[in-house]
Amino acid sequence: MIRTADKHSKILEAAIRVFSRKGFFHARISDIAKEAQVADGTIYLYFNNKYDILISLFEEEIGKIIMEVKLLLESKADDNPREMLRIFATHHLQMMDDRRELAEVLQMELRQSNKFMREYRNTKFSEYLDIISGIVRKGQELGVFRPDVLPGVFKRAFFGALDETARLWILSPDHSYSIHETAEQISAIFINGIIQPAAR
Amino acid sequence: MIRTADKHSKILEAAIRVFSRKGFFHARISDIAKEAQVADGTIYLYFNNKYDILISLFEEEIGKIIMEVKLLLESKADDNPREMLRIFATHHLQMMDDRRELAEVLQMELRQSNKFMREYRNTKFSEYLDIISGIVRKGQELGVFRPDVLPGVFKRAFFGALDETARLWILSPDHSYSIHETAEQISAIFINGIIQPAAR
DNA sequence: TAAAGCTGGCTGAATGCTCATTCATTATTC
DNA sequence: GAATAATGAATGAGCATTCAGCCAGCTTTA
Repeated sequence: MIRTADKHSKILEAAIRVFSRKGFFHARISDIAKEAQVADGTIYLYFNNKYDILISLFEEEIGKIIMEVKLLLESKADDNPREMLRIFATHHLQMMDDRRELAEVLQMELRQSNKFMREYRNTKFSEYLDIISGIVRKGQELGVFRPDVLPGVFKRAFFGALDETARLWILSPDHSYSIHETAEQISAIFINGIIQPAAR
Repeated sequence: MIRTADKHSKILEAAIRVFSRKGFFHARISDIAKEAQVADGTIYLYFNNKYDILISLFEEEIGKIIMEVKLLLESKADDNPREMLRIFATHHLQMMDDRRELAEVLQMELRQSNKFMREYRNTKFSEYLDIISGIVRKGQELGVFRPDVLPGVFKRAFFGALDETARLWILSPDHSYSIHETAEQISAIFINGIIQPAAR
């Protein structure tokens, strides 16, 4: 052992790579151990079981993403809800493209997680979605977004649109459209869809 | 043996229930067999293996959905692309709500399928998405939709929005919004987003 | 008419493989 | 020389898949 080098995150990073390659169910603990250059048993010193690795991974990574995008929104969008949607879209797609392996894991496993881990409520993910509904509410207060759009519906529609688009890239990584072009398209559709006609 | 009663579809229907309850990986062949009132071995007379059940299920069920929605579009939307989007959205959500168990399976497993069944290309699903891009192209030809919207991006965004919304219902079946209200909201956002300003 | 033989669908217990998890042992650190 | 951290072989549970045999109904034979 040369260095202790934070095994916890070393294992999580290895897990992202392995889960993205094989999917959660086909990934063996021994695969993750090998990838993290650690013994099989060591993993159990840091995590309770295989699911716990996946959940920790969600919490930590989505947590980071939330931080990033909140910072970006505060620093660049000075209270302009249209701009905020555009920034959110661009950041989401950019992140999915930069971190392909993480994106695959989130794409594939996030949906399942509620299924087989009944007790796990995925609060970080809800928090991520709530950034969108927050933007909508702000836009409605400022009178630039139509008041009849339900923020709770909009947040899912907007996230779903981005997520499904990102899925295309993951499945066939040679995108025909650029990130900015796509983020632009999607936010344009939604902004035109939600904007107050008077404000146009 | 009283009746031969089409074991193939009896097994598929059982599989939908079991997969929706436990997820593909946790579902045992013996669970499906019991649910279908059939011996474990019988399943292998109709399907090659566990994956084959899932793939057959996708193909057949998505095939039915495609048929339904195409019929509906032909009979009710007489060449009005705005109306077509509204019909597609309503039909999709209605179907996900009527067939909760199927919806769960599609939601949870469709994403994964490309992962662990590398060879399976999921052509039926593409066909379903292409209905949307077809509507967009038609709208652009007729001059009611903006020509700068990319149909290939729009189809994913629209589907993604519907799919993510449906997911909410699956996770917490006591919807706060009605199907029609939601379908209305989503298609309104997208129609406003894609419509040619002149045509407004 | 009845017994005997066939046939193809169906059965479900047995097989064999794949791991997640454990824990006695070993290495490292202070 | 404790105490702490890490190791990895052994355990045992879980389950997809197989296949030898069963059975219902039909055909042939006497």
